[in-house]
Amino acid sequence: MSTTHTNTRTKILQAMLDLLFSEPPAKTRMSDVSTEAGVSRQAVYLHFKNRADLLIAATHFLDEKLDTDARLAASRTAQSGQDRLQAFVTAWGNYIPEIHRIAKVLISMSETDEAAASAWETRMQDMREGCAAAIDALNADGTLSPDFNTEDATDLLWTMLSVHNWEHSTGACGWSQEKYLTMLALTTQKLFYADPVKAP
Amino acid sequence: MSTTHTNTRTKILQAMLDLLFSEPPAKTRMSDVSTEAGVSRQAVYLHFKNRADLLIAATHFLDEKLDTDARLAASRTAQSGQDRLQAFVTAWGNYIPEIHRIAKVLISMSETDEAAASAWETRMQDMREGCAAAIDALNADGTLSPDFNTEDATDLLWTMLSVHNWEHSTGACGWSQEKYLTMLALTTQKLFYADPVKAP
DNA sequence: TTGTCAACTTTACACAATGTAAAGTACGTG
DNA sequence: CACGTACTTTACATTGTGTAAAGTTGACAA
Repeated sequence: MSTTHTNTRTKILQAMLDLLFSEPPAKTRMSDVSTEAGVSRQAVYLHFKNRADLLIAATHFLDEKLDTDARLAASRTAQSGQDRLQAFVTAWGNYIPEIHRIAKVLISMSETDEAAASAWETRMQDMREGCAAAIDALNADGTLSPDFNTEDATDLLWTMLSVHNWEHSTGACGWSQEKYLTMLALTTQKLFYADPVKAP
Repeated sequence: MSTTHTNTRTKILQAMLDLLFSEPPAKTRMSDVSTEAGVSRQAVYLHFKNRADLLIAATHFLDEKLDTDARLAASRTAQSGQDRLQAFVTAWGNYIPEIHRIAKVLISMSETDEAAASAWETRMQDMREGCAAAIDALNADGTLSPDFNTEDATDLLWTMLSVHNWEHSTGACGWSQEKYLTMLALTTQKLFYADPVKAP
């Protein structure tokens, strides 16, 4: 009964993630997913309205597995505004590679599917909250650069931390994940700190 | 003969651009383009191998109309490295909104089409050349921040000037084109100048 | 034991968009 | 007038999404 129902649904979601994160990247057509899950293609439509619906569900499914909220919340415990900004930047920067593949498909699907667009938009707004909190903490400490007000600084940080920028940095620029994080730390300091730290 | 041939080809390319840049955004299926051009759908396939081929041709067609090379070359005449960087950033920043729509489709198509990916990749590499030239000019003046070597600074500037970042800034952040340019000028100064200028 | 229900399978089809194929038309030029 | 080029028209193959409906299976209840 309900257990079986849930199992099949989970099997499909897991199959979607397996395909999305497989190396080399695999196609994720409805038939690919159903085959991977060991069910019929039609069974997928019993659980998910359409491809966008399945993808959005897979996104939430991955969130649970990664315990997304907890990871990002950790940055809120930092003492100083500067520590908090760096903790947030590092947490998010390390989170991106884990969601990158599914984010890419969701973004791509957003061009044609309203629900997918809305799902991604929500995530981005949540993410902006995190940026705002970090910038506000900096501002509260009086360590935010006078060159920016909090709104502009938030938007700028938000832009810098985009999935596309991670992709460009680690892809086109050929930076390692470590280098990406180092550069992110350096640039956020130079941009947002009232008194930027010099690189060693 | 050849004149007619060229005219039809041009009509198709112009139709593609008209649709791409129309407000509100229109679909650009092969049939939409042919209808807009006033020719049969099959006529399009007489001139272009496939959709990707048409789109790449439309990109070059737009380049000619915008006199792309000349516009970006202008930044090379600046005297100081700082002026040169700002001239380049402004030129490119003003160029993006004019190519944005077609760039977006080309990027999207790059996911599935090898030729489209290659065409976009070439453009991006050309663009990186411009970034490198600007950073090199700064470095030659001794005004490049010691926090970066020229390679890293080039990659960072390259990332900052991406089409995606323009899109995010003017879209999600809701910045005007003027504000986008202002913030770009400010951030590039703060990041790359050995002795950053303070904002007014 | 039989009946019923839900979950799943199987088969079939509609639809949209790309791309191929080939016969037909029309017009300018030798 | 004959010919070739450019274009049109019609038709069809292909791929992937999504809908529809009949058939199967197995657990559970009366």
